[in-house]
Amino acid sequence: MPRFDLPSTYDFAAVEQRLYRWWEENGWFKPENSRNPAGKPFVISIPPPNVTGSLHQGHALFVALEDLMIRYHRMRGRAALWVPGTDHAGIATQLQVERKLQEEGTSREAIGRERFLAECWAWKEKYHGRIVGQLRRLGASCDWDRERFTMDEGLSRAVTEAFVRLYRMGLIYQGEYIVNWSPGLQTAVSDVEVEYTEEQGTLYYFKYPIAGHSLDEGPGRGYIPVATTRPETILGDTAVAVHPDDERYRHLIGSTCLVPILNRPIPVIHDTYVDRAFGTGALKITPGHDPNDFEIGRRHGLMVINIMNKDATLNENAGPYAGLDRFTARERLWADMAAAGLVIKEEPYTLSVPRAQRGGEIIEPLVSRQWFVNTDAMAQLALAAVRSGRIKIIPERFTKIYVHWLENLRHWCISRQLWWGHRIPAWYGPDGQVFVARSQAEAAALAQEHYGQAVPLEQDPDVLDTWFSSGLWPFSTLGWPDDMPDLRRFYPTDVMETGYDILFFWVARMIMMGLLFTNDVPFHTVYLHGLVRDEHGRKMSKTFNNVIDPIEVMDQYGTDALRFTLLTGSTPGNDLNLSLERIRANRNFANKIWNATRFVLGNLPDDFRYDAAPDPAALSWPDRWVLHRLQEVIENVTRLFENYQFGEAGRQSYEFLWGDFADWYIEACKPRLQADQDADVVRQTLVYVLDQTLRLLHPFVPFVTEELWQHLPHPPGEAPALIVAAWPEPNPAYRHPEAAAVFERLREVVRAIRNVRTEYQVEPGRRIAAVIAAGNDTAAFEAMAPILTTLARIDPAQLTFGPLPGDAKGVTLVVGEIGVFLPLAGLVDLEAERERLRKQLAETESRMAANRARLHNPDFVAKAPAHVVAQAQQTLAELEAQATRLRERLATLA
RNA sequence: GGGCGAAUAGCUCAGCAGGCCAGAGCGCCUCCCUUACAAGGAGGAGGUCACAGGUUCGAGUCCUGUUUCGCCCACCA
Repeated sequence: MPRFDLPSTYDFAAVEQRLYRWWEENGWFKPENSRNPAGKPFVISIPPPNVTGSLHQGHALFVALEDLMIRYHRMRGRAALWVPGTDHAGIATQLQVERKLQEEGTSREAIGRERFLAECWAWKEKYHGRIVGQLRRLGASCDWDRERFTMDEGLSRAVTEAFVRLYRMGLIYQGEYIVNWSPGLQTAVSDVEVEYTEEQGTLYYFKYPIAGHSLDEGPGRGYIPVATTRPETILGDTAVAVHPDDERYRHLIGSTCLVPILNRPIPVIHDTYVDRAFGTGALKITPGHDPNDFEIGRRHGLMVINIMNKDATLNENAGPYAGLDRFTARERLWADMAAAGLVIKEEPYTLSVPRAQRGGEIIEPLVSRQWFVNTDAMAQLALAAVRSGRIKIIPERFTKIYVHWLENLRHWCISRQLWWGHRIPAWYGPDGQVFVARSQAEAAALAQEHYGQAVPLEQDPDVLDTWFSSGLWPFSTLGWPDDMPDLRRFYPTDVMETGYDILFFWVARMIMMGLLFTNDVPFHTVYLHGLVRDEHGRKMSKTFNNVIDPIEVMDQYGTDALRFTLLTGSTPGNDLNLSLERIRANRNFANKIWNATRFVLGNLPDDFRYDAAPDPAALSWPDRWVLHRLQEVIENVTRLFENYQFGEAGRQSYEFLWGDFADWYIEACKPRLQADQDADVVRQTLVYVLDQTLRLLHPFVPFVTEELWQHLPHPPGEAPALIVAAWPEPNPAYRHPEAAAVFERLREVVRAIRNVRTEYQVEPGRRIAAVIAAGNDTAAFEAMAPILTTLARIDPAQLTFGPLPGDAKGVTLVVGEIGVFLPLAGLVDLEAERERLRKQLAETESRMAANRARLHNPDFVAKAPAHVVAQAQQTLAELEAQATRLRERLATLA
């Protein structure tokens, strides 16, 4: 085995790339090479990153979490499979490519569909390589041989198959409906792609003239007062609605109004949808440009007038305003209405403006022909799966949000007027007849059957919503619709880990599509993480200049530091504030692991052979203590992993490695090794505990742990690498609660002595004398004398065990029933010493009183669990012993 | 308008089996380059766990209400 040849600081840059390549070359990311290849699988489908940009902290977080789960289950012996891949990200990618074309002085329209798609593929090739490289950099242990892309051949086939099946089930239909139109993107978008922002706007009040009357006759006779936030839509009005019970207007129901400027006659109708208290209590109805009005229009059989072109300029239906942009038209029309005496007033008004999730342009609701998925039945399936517990959402509170969304789900608009994406598999005959088919040939055959002869067909120009293909991801990546071995073996997957922000976009749709197409849930657990923000909780953005680039962080502090920070800083479903300070602190943690290992390795003789775990019969107090603590940590960490409380699992491992193993166990080993006192057991325990701890830490900080584990000696037959080594199991033989308690008391005594040394400003190097009255622990403390003298800097020649001297000048420390006397002659002021002891006594007595009160309470004794009562009794006894000692000492000093 | 989350040390946060004196990192104070580590070690200061009630033998933890901040959903022109 290599010995003590490690540099004194951990150089992650020299390790990470080499280890990653080594793991991958050995095939350890593949489920076929797990310790138990035929065993139960554990599967995660990666949330496929877009091929548009580069890595951000959101990616880093999901990789850290998913790799953590994969590595944990791999070590636990599951056939772990993490399926990687990337998403074509329709709109996002198309926008990027268009921007690039614009910079080159050309455009999508100028180069045409074919060339544009070639540009998109070139873009994809470039950015795919980059993003995948970055995922590797994060240590993602995915099976790259199974990598997929949403537009690769197989997945495209899956998309077509899904579309055709849905269509033939009658769940996909084409229709003229009001949709969210993005004039900038020139496409329809679905409801979830619209974001509403509060903005300052204006509420415009005006007069709707009544046919056959004069405006002078006033409200309710000459005109109906109406308020709107979008005056230009007046040009598309096809009715004015009032509430049927509204005394102000009910007599007007059935009469006719005239659209301002255009003078087009429209009816006055009644509908209970109208809120009498809002605005003027009368509502203009524009079925062509408002979703609510569209519904009302349907109820009343109103005409739909479309006044807008696809680029948000007004069309010929807008009369004199045709050709104007929507906002220009708004101003013109309003000015003209003012001139015509139709304007009442303008009021400032806060409105909620619909904007495109991509691009941020104001969405115009307008009527157009689109493809929709009828999600009614699928939503019921998806609801049942979660309600029944077949799918569990973590944290649980998102269940309610999920349920509410599905219960109110409207049909899903899936067609996009883009070029980059899956082309809709629908072809049109010369008369517009539609043929949905898996291929042009199949469509041609259908058409021939329909028309009785071969006819030219034209494919639908639209592509599918990018989330349509994402919805198939967990099974399409495993080979669906074919009956592939991977699909049989690895589906359903286990955990879907992703951000809560795409619960609706993606998770709900995967569940719906999965249940419909595979008759099974796509995964049994949904783990939702939050957003990564800056250290003060602000969103990371270039304008704030607060973006923490994961690549730069990894360059500076290493991958492990970043991963550990993300993992211990996050709790399920909650946002996480990331700070460089914390990453730096965790870089130091990696270094701590490194140096603790250096110490262990440096103390192993060249001929050291590590055959098995240390013999429980040969252990001394510190060994029993550290092994006992290790058992607790193994149990806690494992339990926390199973409960998805990864952050706490990481923190406990950290605390153990640093606070217990390094700070106390290693320090306690030094004098024993130096004195060659049970050195064999010490070495074995050091190696064993370190080995076990590296295993616990590996899912969090895979690189430094693997590197060090390779340097540790192992028994014959051990796994070739930590990544495929076994997860620790608690060993009852190492349970030593009593022995552990003895060492804990020794720690307290050492701390008390160190404390008083600082308080009295004893020079750090000076060895002092001490008398220790250790009661029942005397034998143990005598055995640990070298540890005590080293850690507390006591002169071994001047350490005695026995009763405290009656009247000597010095400091007395009382730790439970243990007393320590330090003859710090010349340093101690007698009065100050009395004061210190009195203060401690007062504190002790007050705690005694609290404990007595509890124990005297019959309800407590009767109802509290036995171990809690026993604990209270023991605490009280210790406090009493402490108080007795304190009083004795005070009496001596009096 | 509905729903959800957060409120704990100067800052950022843990504390999700209700049970010893409430923890961490960073920052701050004192001291130390002791042969694993100064990216370190030792000691220390600092908290009415937002507020008010309630349940319980016992509440930072469970329940109700209030306040402040944040988020999500919703068709009020």
